[in-house]
Amino acid sequence: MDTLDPNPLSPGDRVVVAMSGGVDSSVTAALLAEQGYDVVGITLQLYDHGAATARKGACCAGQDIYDARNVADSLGIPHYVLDYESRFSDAVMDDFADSYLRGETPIPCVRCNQRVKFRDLLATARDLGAAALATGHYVRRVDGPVGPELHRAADADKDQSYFLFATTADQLAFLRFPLGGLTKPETRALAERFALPVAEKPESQDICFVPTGGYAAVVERLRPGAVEPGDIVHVDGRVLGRHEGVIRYTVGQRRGIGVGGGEALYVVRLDAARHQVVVGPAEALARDVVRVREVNWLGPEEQARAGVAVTVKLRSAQPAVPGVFTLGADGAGEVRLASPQLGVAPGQAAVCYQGDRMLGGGWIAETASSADSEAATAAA
RNA sequence: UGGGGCGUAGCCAAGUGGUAAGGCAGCGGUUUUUGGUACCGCCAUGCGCAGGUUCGAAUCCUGCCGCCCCAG
Repeated sequence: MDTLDPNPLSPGDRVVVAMSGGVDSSVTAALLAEQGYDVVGITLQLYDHGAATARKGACCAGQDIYDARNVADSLGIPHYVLDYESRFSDAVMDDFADSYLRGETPIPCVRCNQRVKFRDLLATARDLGAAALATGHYVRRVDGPVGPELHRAADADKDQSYFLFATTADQLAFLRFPLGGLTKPETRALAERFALPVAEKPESQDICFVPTGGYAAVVERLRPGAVEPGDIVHVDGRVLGRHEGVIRYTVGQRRGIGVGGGEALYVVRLDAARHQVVVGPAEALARDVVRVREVNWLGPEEQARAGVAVTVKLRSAQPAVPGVFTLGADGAGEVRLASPQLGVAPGQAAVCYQGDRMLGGGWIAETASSADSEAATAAA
């Protein structure tokens, strides 16, 4: 098969595997070792190894580091633990806290991939003389006419391409995702076959550095005194109640508003400056214009500048919906959705696809409704 | 203290003799490498209080309490 892969691998090449201590990255390492690569396992220590150590379903601290070490030992590969606490704190946790304080809803997992795993860890892998960095993400790296493309995983239920939207072409060239063609049950079966000590380990979920009990406490710890209570205000202007901080809410949220009696209310907007949580009926959430920033685009740039028909994922666990993406200046972009969507939250990602190919995306900066702007124009 | 109306879960509310709908809120769960959504489950031995009638009362009767409205 003719490939324009700028970075083809040959057996014997050194490959660094980012090992979190979970099943997926463990199987990744096992597969590559079996295929004859010179596998080096690296586990990042990302946050405190005290309180969170025993927590199930976390990664990158405490028990998970030992798990990764055990897997590496069982595979007979070298394994290093790198202390990335400081850069993780700066690049992910600070961003997480500040984003919430701005009234946004961050995705720390994307920041971690973007700013830690695919930047610092990738650089470290290069320093170690590796030909590639492999992770256990469920995405496919597919050779295209002008280089590697990022595609959705074969297992649609496990697809993680949304979380990798910020992966650059350079990074992608160096990356490998051996699990992209597998289903989760197949991965589990491989873990059994390799007799990995983590074969029965449960899925990780939630934010890794947030202990059971809630992310709000983490924000308050990181930014003492910054969280202020305020009013819960209806879009029609009525003040309905009080809240303990905008950081506890996200656009589209229904539960936890604590205001009953009438119709179901959702968080429509967060006004960080006024410390207001603005709520309204589901209809008030409809948005068909999504403006993004910090766009990463892997597809043809000219096409994006002209406006390209895509499907867009506005949340990780919801299907992509049709729209047109237009790349603007300074990393800005705009998505025009074919039909309005509910609960599009600033701080989340808008990720564009054509079929299974992930073309790129950006961070949602603001949203609008074309119906409203037309009404405003008409009124003006 | 003349007339009228109303009092059912935290809120709204159906139910006018047959053994307490529904919605909102809340709680729990499922789903999910973010947050949220969605979905599922739970949520009044009791209908302002006290008596009475009846086989049976939130529903009928009496009294009391509390609100509201009109008129004074």
